[in-house]
Amino acid sequence: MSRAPHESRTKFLDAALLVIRTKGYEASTIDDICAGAKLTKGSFFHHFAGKEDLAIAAAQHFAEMADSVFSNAPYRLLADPLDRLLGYVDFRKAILQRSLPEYTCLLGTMVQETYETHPAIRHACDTHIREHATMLEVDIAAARKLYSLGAEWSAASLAFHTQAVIQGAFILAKA
Amino acid sequence: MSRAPHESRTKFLDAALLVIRTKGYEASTIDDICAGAKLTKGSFFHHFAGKEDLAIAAAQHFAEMADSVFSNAPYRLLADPLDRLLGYVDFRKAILQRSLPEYTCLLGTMVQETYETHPAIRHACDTHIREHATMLEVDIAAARKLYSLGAEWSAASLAFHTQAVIQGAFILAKA
DNA sequence: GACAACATACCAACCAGTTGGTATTGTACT
DNA sequence: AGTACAATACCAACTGGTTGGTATGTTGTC
Repeated sequence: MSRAPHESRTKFLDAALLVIRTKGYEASTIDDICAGAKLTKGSFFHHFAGKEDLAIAAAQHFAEMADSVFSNAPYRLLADPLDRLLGYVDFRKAILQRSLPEYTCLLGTMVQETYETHPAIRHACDTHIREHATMLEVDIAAARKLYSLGAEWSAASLAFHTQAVIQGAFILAKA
Repeated sequence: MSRAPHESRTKFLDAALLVIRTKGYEASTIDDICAGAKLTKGSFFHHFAGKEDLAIAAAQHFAEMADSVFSNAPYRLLADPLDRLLGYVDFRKAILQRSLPEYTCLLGTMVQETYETHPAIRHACDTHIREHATMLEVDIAAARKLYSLGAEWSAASLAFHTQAVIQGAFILAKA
């Protein structure tokens, strides 16, 4: 948790994002990521304790990037919470124009492979997915209050459902 | 495509289902699967050309098992197609009582890791997911005709949406 | 010169796939 | 039925290449 996130460290994380999102966690070798970052293993092990450490750091890096992208998206400025929700969906649709490894979710990809074998990674993915869902949940709760909708569903459950649809869509897109 | 699917071959496939669904494709070693099937590598390479061949065979094996489970489920006997659809959802909910590697979808798990690196596996997963979706699509189309619903959505798109929700739910469950 | 940042060379463990051989089963002929 | 032969099913030991990780530098900067 150093205050100055060194440039090389960021290079490793960016490379990890790309490689892991295309090949998955286990198939991604440290050498792959070094090659992607155009640095060597010596440097890698200077910045990270090991592969698992990198994965957790990459998960956080991904979450921070995603958070900043969605926080700064134009739709965020809309006053009505329902408009913000619809804006969220439209925004996600717009992102889909890019290539698969660019819009795919690192967290969903990694947790599939590691949920049993690497509890620490699983936990990190879980935390960050929840964070993102909470962002949605706030708007959903506000929209429901504003339009005084019935209570057949909870804001939290709809937020999770939204995430499920997105994650599932990524899988179908890959297939 | 031998006429007699030898018992040992089935043992390997069953072991592969369990191991791959818990650890993912890349992390599953051939030795793991041999241990699970209580057979040796020699036998393995007698029945399969290699790891990729096993994966494709396992995908088909999984699809066949799933197909038989859903085809023989009691809800299939319902006359109304809408009832069958609701029955499908209830049936899926019932399956969720079991442990994660028992209800998780092998196809979704594998395609995540292999969509770029192993086109043959990707293709097999794609085919079998589509097959399953088609089963749903038939009922959806029939239900829509019976209740003469509007055309804002197509039967195929709703079928795919259903699969997306299910696949996504598996990911969230793992996290 | 001390320390962070990076590089090179290396190692032990592991893993997909091979080899060479042994049971087991089927089958053809007498 | 019983023997000879062949194909199938299976096994234990090995191999060559890969991978995560380490040991040992070298360079730049305060």
